[in-house]
Amino acid sequence: MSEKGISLAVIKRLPRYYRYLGELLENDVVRISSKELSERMHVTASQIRQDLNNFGGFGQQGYGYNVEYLHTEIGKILGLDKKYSMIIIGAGNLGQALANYSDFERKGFVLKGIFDVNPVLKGVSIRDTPIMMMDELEEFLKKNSVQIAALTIPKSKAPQTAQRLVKLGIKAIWNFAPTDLHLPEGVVSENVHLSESLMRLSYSLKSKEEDPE
Amino acid sequence: MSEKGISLAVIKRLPRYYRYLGELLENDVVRISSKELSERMHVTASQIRQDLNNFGGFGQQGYGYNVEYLHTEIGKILGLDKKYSMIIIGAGNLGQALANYSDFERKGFVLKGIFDVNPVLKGVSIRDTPIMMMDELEEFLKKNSVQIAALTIPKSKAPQTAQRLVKLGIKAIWNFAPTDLHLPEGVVSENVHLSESLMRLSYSLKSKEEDPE
DNA sequence: TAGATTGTTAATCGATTAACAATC
DNA sequence: TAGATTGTTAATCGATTAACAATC
Repeated sequence: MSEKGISLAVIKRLPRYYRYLGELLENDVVRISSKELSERMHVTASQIRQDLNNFGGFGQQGYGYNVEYLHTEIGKILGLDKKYSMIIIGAGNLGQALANYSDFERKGFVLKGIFDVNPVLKGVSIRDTPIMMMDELEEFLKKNSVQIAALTIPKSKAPQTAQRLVKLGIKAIWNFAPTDLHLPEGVVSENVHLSESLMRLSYSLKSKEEDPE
Repeated sequence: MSEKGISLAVIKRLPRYYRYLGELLENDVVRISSKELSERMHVTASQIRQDLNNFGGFGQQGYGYNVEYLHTEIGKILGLDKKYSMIIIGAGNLGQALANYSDFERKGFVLKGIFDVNPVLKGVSIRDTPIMMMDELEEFLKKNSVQIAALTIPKSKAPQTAQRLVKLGIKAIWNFAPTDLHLPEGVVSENVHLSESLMRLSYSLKSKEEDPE
């Protein structure tokens, strides 16, 4: 299943499809048509069919889509059928918040360790995952195969820490620091820039105030 | 300054421009051309000029853009010249993380209160902002003018809480619950769906593994 | 079979890039 | 003035929507 040249716009929508299908599944909905799903999600049915057909024909004419099957298949496309190991760098509030999301584990992201520089946190555990000191990182990653690192540290330390992680074999960085990381080929990243998100909210709010339609 | 019909794609890029210009400003860079900025940001110069000209001509032929001026102007477009009051609903790790970001205050988002249902947190303060109980919400919002609410509560309680907030006059919801809120006209929202972000990272990682180019 | 709905091609729409005249 | 770089129009590219034949 090698899907090449899928547009970023499509990829960005997949997790949302996955979420809606998961909810349908919880509500014991067995089948759904692109039309019905499009109404729930406020997108066009055409877009749903077009998006899905990038990856294969998951539906059946005259019937629609089997919810459970489609959910599983989108999961596979997103790599949720695999288990990935993850560490969190930075055990502040945000790092601890991530560590407490048991939902990630259910999607195949297994938390292996949390690292921080603050000696007060040494030995503390969050949901059975121990907080270690940053100087233990090299040893830990030599002993444990880890693919993903969540970076929840200050901006000033982010680039050098990212480099250090890449050197130790980390292949994916989930970056919460408000900066763009410059990573070598073969290492992927995804940014969560909260302050940019808040600014977009601010823009929308300001626009509504000025021109409430 | 009523900018109508600006495309969402442009809006999404504005905070990133703002961030880069802020960094240039910190480094005492006085002027920058679209070409130079485009190289730093890995976008086309054409796109930068096109984006900015949606809002007005901020540059000068033969010179480029004055960094400080452009930074200020984009700030105004995003509404960062105004002060907005914010509350946080949900004082878990994520809510506390947001409460600790002093950076938001500097952008004009003033934290007025934090609310939770857990009585253990009653009276606790985070950076001088008190945690109150959810049943105090009505009274608090009658006494205080608040525009923005950050929702860091479980998905199951998000829709009803959003409705409650809207009824109390909240105009913007920064939603961290993994669900889409259905809000009335005039109320805006911005989603931060961490698990969707992680799934996109997973997709990229999986793709790289299968086809490392 | 008839009805429904997909998969897919073609048409439209919008966003990005290129080009260049205007002008500092 | 000459050089640089914007603001803006025109060209290209890509993404979305519409339409419909295929088929369950």
